[in-house]
Amino acid sequence: MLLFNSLSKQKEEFIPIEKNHVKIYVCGPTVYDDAHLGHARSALAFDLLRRLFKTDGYQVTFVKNFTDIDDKIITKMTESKQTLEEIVTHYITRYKEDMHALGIEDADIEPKATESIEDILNFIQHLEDKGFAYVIDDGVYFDTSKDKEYFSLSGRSVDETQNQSRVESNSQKRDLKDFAMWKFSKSGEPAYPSPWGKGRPGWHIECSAMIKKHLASSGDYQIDIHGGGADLLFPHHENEACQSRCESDQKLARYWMHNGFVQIDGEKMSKSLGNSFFLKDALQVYTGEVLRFYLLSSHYRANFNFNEEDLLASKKRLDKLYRLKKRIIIDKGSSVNKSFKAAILNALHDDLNISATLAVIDEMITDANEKLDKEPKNKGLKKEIRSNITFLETLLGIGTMNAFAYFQIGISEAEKRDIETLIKQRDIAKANKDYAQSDAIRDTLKAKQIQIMDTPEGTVWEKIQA
RNA sequence: GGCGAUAUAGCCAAGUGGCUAAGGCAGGAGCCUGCAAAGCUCUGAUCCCCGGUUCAAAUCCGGGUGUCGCCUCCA
Repeated sequence: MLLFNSLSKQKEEFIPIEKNHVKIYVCGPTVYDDAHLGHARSALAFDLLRRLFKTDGYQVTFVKNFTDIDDKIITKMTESKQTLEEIVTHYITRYKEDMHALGIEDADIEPKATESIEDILNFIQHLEDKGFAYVIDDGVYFDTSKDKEYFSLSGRSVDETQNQSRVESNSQKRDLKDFAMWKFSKSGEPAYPSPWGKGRPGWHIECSAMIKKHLASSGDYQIDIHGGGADLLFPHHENEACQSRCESDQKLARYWMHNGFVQIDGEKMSKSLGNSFFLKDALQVYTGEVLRFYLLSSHYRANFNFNEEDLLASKKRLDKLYRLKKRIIIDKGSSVNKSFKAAILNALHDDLNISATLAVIDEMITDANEKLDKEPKNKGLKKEIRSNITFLETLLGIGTMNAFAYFQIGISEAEKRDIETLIKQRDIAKANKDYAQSDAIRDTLKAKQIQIMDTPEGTVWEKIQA
């Protein structure tokens, strides 16, 4: 398998630290607000990676943290008059609900910063003992000048950040790029005791400490893959890598993977621009699977320009899979077509080439439809198609619904009865060759966004979504 | 200001030196159908511009232009 490593800026063959075992750590959200499309994109990228490794037979240990103590959460506390506990519990629950709706499973381990304070403090202590830390008025800082390999991940040069940053240097920091590992608390802020004074962890330290606690191997590298959004490459991941390298004399991760951003109308989606698109809002309009398929349908490293037109085009592509599924109502499959499976895996093994993967799927669908047109009763054929779809369900998390239910989402039971009644009336009219009447009924249904289709098995219907 | 991505048909999007440049959506024609829908078949691109390397470039190199991102909390 080839993976694009942000460290080397090229695709590299994946070689696990431990045979048949992959250790992945992905930076999770700071839980101070509902999850947006960007969170989903990142989660989906690594969900796909995780599923692929499992399909390949690896044991996967997948860790995703929740940052549950942070300046933004404190701001939220002030605004909402809620406790830290109330806020983070609420948003962690909400995050998981939204992710589950997209077919994203929980990580194997989901550490929280506030539950890792002891590990964080030990980590800082060790760095101080080794001479990498210094204390100033507002916290304990990492002295980046002591790390010769600083910038090795992001590929920046020392010079370029000097006096170029838009951030004003506030403090007694020895160097602009030094960063806080522990922030002293002001009165009223949540605080934990520490050898240096009451406070809270800096942003970067939790990941380093959690990886050490939950995943670290003992060799050259602590873990196989470290992932997150492209924005985290610098400074977040640079700082994590730096801390862990200096603390342990090991490298943090062998492969660094960064997903591209979701844009709305060509602009970055962000809080500060006020164009955040929350998953909960998108899920009001589209099913989780439709959103999953859409957000998964372009390469994880490319920026993703979210818009409704493309989403509907993507949904039509997913519809084709479900229409095929409707044609092969059958209990059990046989086995996946070998060349189909190989083509899918071959595409995904090339740094998750999802476009090539989807092309293989579309070709399978066309081929299957063609064969079913010729041999509608061929059971062996249906079993193989069934197996092929099951393979996709597990690997990609798509096609998992009942094929009829998929096309009838949002229709109440009462509406369904009405539709069925009209269809029966139309069947009678058709039998009597009263086509004026049967067409009138079809038009009535169409006006209600219901498309009917006559098949050898009888008349079926779908909700039109466009 | 510094750094880094990216530019492929109306739209989305693969493809990194060599047969006719994947696939999907939209559009057009046909088959099927009482008519539709679905499905199937057929149908579309000198790959941003200019130079260069090469027998051969969308693909490599140089320059230009556009778009986007990072350097600040961010997925």
